[in-house]
Amino acid sequence: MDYQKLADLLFPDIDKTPEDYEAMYPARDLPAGTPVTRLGPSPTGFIHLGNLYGAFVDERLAHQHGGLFLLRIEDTDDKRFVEGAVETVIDSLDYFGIHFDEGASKEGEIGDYGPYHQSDRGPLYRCFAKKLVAEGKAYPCFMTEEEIAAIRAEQESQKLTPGIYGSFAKCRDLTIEEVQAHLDAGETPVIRLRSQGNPEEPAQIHVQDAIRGELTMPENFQDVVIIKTMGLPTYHFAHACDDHLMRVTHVIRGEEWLSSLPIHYELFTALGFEVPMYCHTAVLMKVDENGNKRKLSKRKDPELALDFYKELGYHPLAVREYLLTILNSNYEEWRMANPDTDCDEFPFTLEKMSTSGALFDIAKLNDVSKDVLVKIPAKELYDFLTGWAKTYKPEVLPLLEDEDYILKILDLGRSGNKPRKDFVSASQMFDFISYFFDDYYKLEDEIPEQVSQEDAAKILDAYLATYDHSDEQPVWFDKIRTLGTELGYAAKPKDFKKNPDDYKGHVGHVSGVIRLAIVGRASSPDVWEIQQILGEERTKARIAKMRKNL
RNA sequence: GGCCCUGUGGUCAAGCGGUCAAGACACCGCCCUUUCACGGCGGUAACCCGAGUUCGAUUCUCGGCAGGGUCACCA
Repeated sequence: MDYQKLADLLFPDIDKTPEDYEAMYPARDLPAGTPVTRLGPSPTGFIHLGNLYGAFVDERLAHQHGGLFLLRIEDTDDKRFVEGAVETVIDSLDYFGIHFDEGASKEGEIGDYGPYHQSDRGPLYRCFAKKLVAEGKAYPCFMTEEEIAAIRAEQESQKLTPGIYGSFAKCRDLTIEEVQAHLDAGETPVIRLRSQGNPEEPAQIHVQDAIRGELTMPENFQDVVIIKTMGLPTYHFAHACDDHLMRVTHVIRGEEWLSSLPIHYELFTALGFEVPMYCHTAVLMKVDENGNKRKLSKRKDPELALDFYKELGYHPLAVREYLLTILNSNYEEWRMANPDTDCDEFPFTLEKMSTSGALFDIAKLNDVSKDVLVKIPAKELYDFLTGWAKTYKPEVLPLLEDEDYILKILDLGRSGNKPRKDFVSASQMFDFISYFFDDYYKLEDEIPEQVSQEDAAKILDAYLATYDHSDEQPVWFDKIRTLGTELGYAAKPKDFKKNPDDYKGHVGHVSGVIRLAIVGRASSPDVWEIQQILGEERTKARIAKMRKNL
C-alpha cells in the first residue's frame, strides 16, 4: 500500500509540511519550565462556575510564574456556535479578574501562534492528518451513519465494547482504487486514526498528571475520527495539534476528559509530539433541591451559571476568594495569616488541589463575601452597587443618585475595630439598606413578644413626646431606658435575666419596638445612627405611622 | 454494562503507619453588648464496609459498596 499516494489523493490541497508549521511556531522564548496554559471554550457562550474554576487554575499557574495564558476558541462544531459568545466568554471571565495574554480577544487576535479560532486552522490540521495518512497511521473511512449504528447495535447485543476498531473498522484496509471509487461517487470520508492499540489485550499506558500523580490506563484501541467530514478536526486531534504547536505546557481541564486520555496519548505519540503535563481538576458538584444529596453539575443548574453570581451581585473578589478556598485547601490558613494581602499573592500550587469533587457551598461563599466586602471602602461599594443596579435593577437607580446619602448608609457601623459584616452581595446590599427609601420601607417583623400591643403604643407615644433629634446617642438611649423602666421593663438585660419575674422584659425589647418603627425590622445597625441619617422629619413620621396602625 | 476517577463530621478539608483524628463554614450554648450584628469562648458531629500486611492501620494491598465521569463526525 502506497500511503503517500493515498495521502496525496485525500489532501491534494495541502502543500505545507508539518516542518513548515514547526518552523512557523517555534519554541517560545521563555525560560525553561515557564508554564503556558490555555482555555479552550466552545463558543456556546455558556460559562459556568466549573469553567471559572478551571480558568482560574490556568490563570494562576501562568501568571504566578511569569508564564502565558491564552484563549483559544474551539469552534470546530458549527452546531454549537452562538452569536457573540466569544465576547460573552471574555467579558464573563474579565468580570472575575481573569485576563488573557494571547489569543482571541475583543480587538481581534493577539499573538504569534494563531490563528486562535480552530475554525481558521483547517489546513493546519489537515496537514498533520495528511502526515499520519502518509505514514499509515490514519485512513479515510466512508462508513455511513447507518452502518455505524448497525455495528453498534450488534456490539451491544453481543456485549462487546462499542466502537470502530479491529474488524469493525471496515475501511481500514481499503485499496487506493476503492478509495478512489468512493471519492468518484461523491462521498466525503472522515479520517480515522489507525490505532496501534490491541483490542484483545490493551497495554497499560502511564501519563503524568500534576494534580493526580501518575495515571495508569489501558491504551486506546479505537480508530477514532480525527478529521470530520467537513474537514475540521475533532477535539482530540485539535487538542494534540494546537497544544503542541501553541507550545502549551500544562493542559488544565476537567476530569471528564480523563477517559479520553488514552486517545490523546496515542495521538501525541503518533504525531511525534511531546505529551504535555496534564492537570485534571475535580468537577464541582451541587446539592439538589430538597435532600442533601449529591448531584452532578449539570449545565442547566442556574447557580452554576456564572451570570447567576453577576445577577445576584456577588463581588468578583468574593468569588475569587471563595474559589481559592476550594482550589487550595491551605488558602484559608494563608488568608488568616495575611488578612490584608492581595489574594493574588497567595502561592497557588497544583499539588495542593483536591482530587475529589467539591460540593458548591453558597453559605461558605456568603461568609467569604462578608469578609471581602467589609474591607472595601464605602465609595467603592457605592460604585459596585450602582454598577450592578445599572444592569440588573435599573428601577432603583434614582434612589441611589444621592451619593453622600448612600455613602453614609453603606458605612453604618463599619468603622472601628469590630466592623459589622452586613453585606454579602449587591442585591442583598440593596435589600439590606432598602428601609432607607420610603417606597421600600415596610413592617417586616413583629413586635417583640415581651411587649404587648398596649405597651408598644405607650412606648411610641412616650418616645415621640420626648424625642429630640439633637440628642447625643447616650442621652437618646437614656430616654429609652427611662421610658422602659416606667412601663416595667428592666433598664439592663442582666437585671431581667436575674429576675425575669420582676419585669415584663428589658430595654432591648423596648428599643426593639422603636427599631421596628424606624426600620421595619427586628435587626439593623444602630438605631440612633439610622435616625441621624434619616433626618428628624422622617424619623418622627415613621414612629407616628406605626403608632397609628397599632 | 466496560473502563476510569473519587470516598475523613451536614459542607469544604488537613492528615501521608502510632494524633485525645487539625481548621473553616453551618448549627447549638455561653460571654460581650442598649437591640441586631461583629468579636471572644465552648459544644454536638467524621475516617464507607470486609479481609490482608504490620507490634500497630484513617493512612499500604486486595475485594466489595457508594457517588461521579466517560464510552459521538460535542467539546
